[in-house]
Amino acid sequence: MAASLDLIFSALSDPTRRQILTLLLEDDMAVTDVAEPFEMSLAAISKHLSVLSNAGLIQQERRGRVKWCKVDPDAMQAAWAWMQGFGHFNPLDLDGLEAHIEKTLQNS
Amino acid sequence: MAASLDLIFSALSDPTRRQILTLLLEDDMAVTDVAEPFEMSLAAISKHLSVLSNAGLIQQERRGRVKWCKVDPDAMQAAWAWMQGFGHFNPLDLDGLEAHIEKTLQNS
DNA sequence: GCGATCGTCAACCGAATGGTTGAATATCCT
DNA sequence: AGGATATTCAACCATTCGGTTGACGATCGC
Repeated sequence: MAASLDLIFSALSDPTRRQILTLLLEDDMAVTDVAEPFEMSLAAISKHLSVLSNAGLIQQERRGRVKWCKVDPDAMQAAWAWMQGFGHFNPLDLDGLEAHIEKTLQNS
Repeated sequence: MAASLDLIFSALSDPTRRQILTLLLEDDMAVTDVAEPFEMSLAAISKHLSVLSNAGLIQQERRGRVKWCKVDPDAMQAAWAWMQGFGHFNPLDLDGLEAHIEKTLQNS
């Protein structure tokens, strides 16, 4: 379900939601567990999760009284594809970056 | 100047601003020319442009009474790099490409 | 100098956003 | 059955957002 770019970018614009996504990247989690590291109410996190779900960035599946959340990279890919039109972005190459910095420092 | 992901994603979440970016991708333009295709006031476009500029997505340079705007892909790369952590997105993905083309046509 | 053009500023407006709290619903456990 | 746990709902609040309009300061061309 490819949600609109409006919803995707808007969902990604909030730091709490981006942090939730990185959390979920490591492991699927229940709502309560997602909320644990944050200093805000459970209801607030629940809202953030439904924003993410609405944007297609996560999928939620209820098993019993627990609702499991997992990242769905498809929506992110849609946004990523849109951005591709603005340039050929190279994947982060930390080794290359380090080498470049070192070389730059040597030459200065 | 890499602006925060908050500002970048937030700027990209508005369809008018994304449309402005695709406009500027084809050619650098003055504020009035950017505003021409839109059915909203010049002041509104001026605000959108300053949001984009604030996010680092465009650069503006004043020459005389005309302010020229051009895309700056660096900020987009920052957002792109963040997303990169969520999967190895394939640039040859046809669905994404098709979506991008469709969007571009819609916005022109 | 004067009128036209370019762009921003300031004040305002309605709607959306991000948060709170307290009650409600549904499920699990014993 | 009854109590604890998981999650959402509903109402509310302050702030931000996207838009308008009208006035304003610069700058250009004649």
